[in-house]
Amino acid sequence: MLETAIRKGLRETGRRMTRTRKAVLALLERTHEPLSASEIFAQLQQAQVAIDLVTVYRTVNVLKELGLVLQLDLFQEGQSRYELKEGRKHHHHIRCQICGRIVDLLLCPLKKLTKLIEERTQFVVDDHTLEFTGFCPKCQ
Amino acid sequence: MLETAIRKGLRETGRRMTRTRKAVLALLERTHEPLSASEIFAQLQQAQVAIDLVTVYRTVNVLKELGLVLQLDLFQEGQSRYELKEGRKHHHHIRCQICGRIVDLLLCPLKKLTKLIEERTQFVVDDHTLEFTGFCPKCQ
DNA sequence: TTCCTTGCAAATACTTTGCAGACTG
DNA sequence: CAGTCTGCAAAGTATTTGCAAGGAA
Repeated sequence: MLETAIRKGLRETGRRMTRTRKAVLALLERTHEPLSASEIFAQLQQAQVAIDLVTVYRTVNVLKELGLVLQLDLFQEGQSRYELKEGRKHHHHIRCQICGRIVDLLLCPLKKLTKLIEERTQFVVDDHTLEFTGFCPKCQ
Repeated sequence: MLETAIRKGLRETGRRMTRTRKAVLALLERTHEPLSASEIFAQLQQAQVAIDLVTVYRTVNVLKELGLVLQLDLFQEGQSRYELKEGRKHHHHIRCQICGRIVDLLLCPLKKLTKLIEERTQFVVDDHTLEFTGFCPKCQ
């Protein structure tokens, strides 16, 4: 179960499992799109969970440090989104410019490209972003 | 010459060529890295050009509307960068996590991938970002 | 001389920080 | 009970907006 793995990570870094951390994790666990801090805040409020926006930010940052959550900066959105990493393969996203729906792309064509870039630029490549925007079937 | 093309675009949209627009364009023309608004502001101040940060933002937005400038949101930088589009091929970037240097990658492997994504998701793909981070030769 | 553009101040959006009281282990 | 975590207020950063004065055509 996810919570067990998390308690371990928290304990090892001198942290504690709390009501709010549980709530954020549970929300991310049952949600299938990456959520922004304000969306997490709003959804928890709807679910009658008392939590402050500041605490949401602090929580996602802790979870990111523990390697449990991924932070995404989608194309010209002006805010970050967070999704559970738990056992998921590296992947990318496409977002509809009209309705904002975000769909996972379960592919990444960049392994060969990364090697090519390292050869050409002499950089050591550490990470990459690849995000698409477009129009979803409903909004075309 | 670039300025001629720009005057045309400005005129056609009921706009005017001004001292500040010239200065921003000239700076982008002689700079080989994408610049943020505050960098444009700082460099113009150094060059004895009187300009407000607000005007920088308004100027890059106008140039973006005219299709003369590209706005980039590099990986977790928290600010936008702008570069002249003028006759340049579509390309991507890699940024050094230590010194911040940004290098152009004169390639884009995404034409085939775009088609595949359109088939799989039924989205119409409109645009994409692809940015790398890593460590440049000097900072390794 | 029209009306677009600028600078300044203020507003907005997202995120982080400081601090005292609340809670976990 | 020690030390972490939370909520509230406030600050910080990037960007946008309102408005009166200045400037281009």
